[in-house]
Amino acid sequence: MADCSHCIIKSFNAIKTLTKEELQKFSEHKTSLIIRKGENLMTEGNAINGLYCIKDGKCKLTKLNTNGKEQIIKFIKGGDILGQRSILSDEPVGLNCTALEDMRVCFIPKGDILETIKENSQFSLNLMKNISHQLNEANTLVSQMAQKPVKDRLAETLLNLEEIFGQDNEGCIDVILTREEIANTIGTATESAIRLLSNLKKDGVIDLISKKIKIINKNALKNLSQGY
Amino acid sequence: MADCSHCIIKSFNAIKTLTKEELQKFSEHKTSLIIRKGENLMTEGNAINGLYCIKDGKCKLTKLNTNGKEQIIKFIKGGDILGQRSILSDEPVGLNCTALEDMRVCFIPKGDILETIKENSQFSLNLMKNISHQLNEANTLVSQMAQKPVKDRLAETLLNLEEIFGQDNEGCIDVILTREEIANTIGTATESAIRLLSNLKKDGVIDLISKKIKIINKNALKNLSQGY
DNA sequence: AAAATTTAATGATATTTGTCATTTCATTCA
DNA sequence: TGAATGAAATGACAAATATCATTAAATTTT
Repeated sequence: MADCSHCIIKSFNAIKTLTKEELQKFSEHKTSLIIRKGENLMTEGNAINGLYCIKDGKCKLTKLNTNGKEQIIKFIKGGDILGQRSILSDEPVGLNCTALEDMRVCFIPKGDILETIKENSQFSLNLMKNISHQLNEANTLVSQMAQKPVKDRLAETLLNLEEIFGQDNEGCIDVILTREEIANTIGTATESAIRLLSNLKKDGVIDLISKKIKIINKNALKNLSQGY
Repeated sequence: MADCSHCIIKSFNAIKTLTKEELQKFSEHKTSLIIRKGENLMTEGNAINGLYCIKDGKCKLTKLNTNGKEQIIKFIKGGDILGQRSILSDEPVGLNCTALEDMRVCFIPKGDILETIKENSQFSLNLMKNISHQLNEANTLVSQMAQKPVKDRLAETLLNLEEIFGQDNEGCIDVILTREEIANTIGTATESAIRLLSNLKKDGVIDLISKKIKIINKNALKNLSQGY
C-alpha cells in the first residue's frame, strides 16, 4: 500500500503541515477505496469515523430538503479532504457526498486524526483555518441564494464550476452535470435552468456542446452574476 | 476590572474548558466596551485582532450583497462569542455585527487566544467544534434559502427567533426588529414580508402587538416551515 | 402638542419563477 | 439496429414574488 508521505494530496490542505513520521502513521491504518459514479461516499445523518482524502475524481455535496428536493452545496475534486467537520464537531455527517465519476479515495481513521490534532498544534490550526474558510464561503452562499435572482445565480455557478474543474481540451468546463444538477445547485426548477442556459447560448455568452458547457464571454457572466 | 474567571460567559462555548489560570491571563489584557444600538462591533472586510465575548445585548450578523442589499445571516445574544472564525482563518471579518440594542462586550486580544490554542488542545478542539457546528448550520441555511418559498422561510425564521431570544413577559418574541430586518433575514422584499405577516395574523397563527410578534400557534408555524 | 420623519400596511400591476404537458433528442440495452 | 428509456428543450399557463404608488400608523423632533 502506498505511503501517505508520498501522496500528492499532502501538498494541499492541513495535511501539508504534517511531519513525515505523522504521515507514515497515517499510512499504517489507512484504507483505499473506489467509489463508482453515482455511489455515496458519505450519507447525511450517518456517523463517520475518519477522514477521506480524495485522490481522484469529482463529487457533489448535497443536502436533502424537507420538501424532498436535493440542494447541491459544493463540488469537490481530487486533492480535497472530506469529513473534517463531522469528525471535529463529533456530529453526524451533514451532507451527502455522491460521486459524479469514479473516485479513488483514502480513508484515515478518526483516532489517528484526533491524536495528531492533540500533538501537532499547527495541524490543528490549519484544520481550523480550513473549516473557518468554508464557513465564510457558506455565509456568502446564503446571502447569494437569498437575494440574487436565478439568472444571477446561474451565471455565478457557471463561473464557479469553471474555477473548480477547469477546462477540457475543447475549452469546455471539465465536468458533466445533468440540467437537474445545475438546477439543484442554483436552487431552481430544472426547466428554469434549461431555459436560462438556452438564453445564454442564444446571447452568445456560453455554448452548449452535447452535455458540456463552454464559457465564451466570461465578462458577460461576471456582470450577470452581479445583476447587470 | 472584573476577573474573566468569574464571568458567566465562561459557562458556554469553548471558554468553559479553560483553567482558572488561563482565564486570569485573559483578564489581564482584556478590555470592556459598550456598543450602542445601531453601532457596529465588527465590519465586513476589516481585520480583527481579538475575540469578542458578548456579556449583554442583542445583535445581527449581516452581509452586504453586491446588489447593495443587506442579508441577515444570524442573530447573536449575550453569552455568545464573536470573531473566532476570522482569528482562526487569519482572514478579514466576513460579516458585519450591528447592535440591535445596547451591548456590553469584552475584547480579548488575538495573541492570548492563539497562545491558549497552542497550549490547551481541549480548548482548541472545542473552538473547532463550535465552528464546525456553525458550518453545518450555514449549509442547512443555504439549502433552505435556495429551495423553500418565502412563506416557509418566514415561518422558520419566527420559530428561530423565539428559540434564540425567548419570550418577554407578554409571551412575545423578545426582540424588536423592523419589518425590513425580517425581510432581510428571509431574503425577500419588505412589502412581501409585511403581507405574509399580516396573513399569519389574519389566520390566527401569530399576533402583532406594536413592533413585537407573538407566536400563537407554534404547530401551524412548524407545518408552514415545512411546506404544509 | 404639532410638525416632520420614519415605518408599516395595502392596492395595483409587472416580473420572475414554477408547473404541467408535449416534443425532440440522446443513450442504453436487448 | 431499433425499441425503450431517460434527459433536454419548449410552449402554455399558473403561482409566487417584486415593484411602485399611496395611505395609515407610529415615532421622533421641534
